Amino acid sequence: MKIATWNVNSLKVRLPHLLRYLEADTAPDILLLQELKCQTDDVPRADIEALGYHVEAVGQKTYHGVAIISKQPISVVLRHLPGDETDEQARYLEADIAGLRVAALYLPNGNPVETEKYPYKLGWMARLADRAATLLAEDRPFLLGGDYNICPTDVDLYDPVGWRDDALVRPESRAAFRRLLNLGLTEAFHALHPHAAHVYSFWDYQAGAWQRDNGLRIDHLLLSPALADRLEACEIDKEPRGWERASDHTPVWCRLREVA
DNA sequence: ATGCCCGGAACGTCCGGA
Repeated sequence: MKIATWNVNSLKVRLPHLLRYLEADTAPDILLLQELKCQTDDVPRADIEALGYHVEAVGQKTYHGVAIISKQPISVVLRHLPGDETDEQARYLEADIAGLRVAALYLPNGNPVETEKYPYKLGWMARLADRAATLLAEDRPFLLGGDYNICPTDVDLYDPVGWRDDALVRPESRAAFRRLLNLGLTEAFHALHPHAAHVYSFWDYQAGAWQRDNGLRIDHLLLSPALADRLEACEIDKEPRGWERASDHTPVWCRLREVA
């Protein structure tokens, strides 16, 4: 079972890339998408279904939007992260697939930190921790994957000093991410590559960041204990970031051992 | 310095069809 996450930065613009990714013989069984930047009804589901995948999405006009694409049927559990009924941003989709609970999430960026955007980010992370605690208490195998907009440590970005005060790096942001892990979740890439440094999943469009490898590692796959026991591989696939008219993010994937 | 690039929305212009 291969599960991937990819912030496509506009599903409409990136549809050819998505189809190319899904057509490859290395295609994932489950793909979590972020930043659809389109309404739910405008998701090009027929193009995706034609490749043998199921699609579920929660979108909105212009901003955000997440989706789950799967070879096996998807049973949606939640279309919003619980804990704030006034939050209408399309950032969370949780579903059951083949006995597995999976969530696609697009965690708020949080910049600029002196605005209400930063407390919104931290509040969203607290709600995510509450949700993870609930899933852990239910003792079910689950994966929370997506664009976390968090560089967990200083080796996860090219210029820690320059970015010190950024919402992706600040101590409060990292502490909130650690609280999530400390509930008992395993960040897949770090678990299998504990000494990896300067391996990224995002490169800004500006200032030749991709060419200079000035990146950030902000896309993560978090596993429940039962799934962490099944983790056999996790990699960042840099290839799609090099394609023409690429997203600024590239896919991160993991492979889970099949259970007997 | 705070843009650099890119996307969408809105708008403007051009083009093809009627």
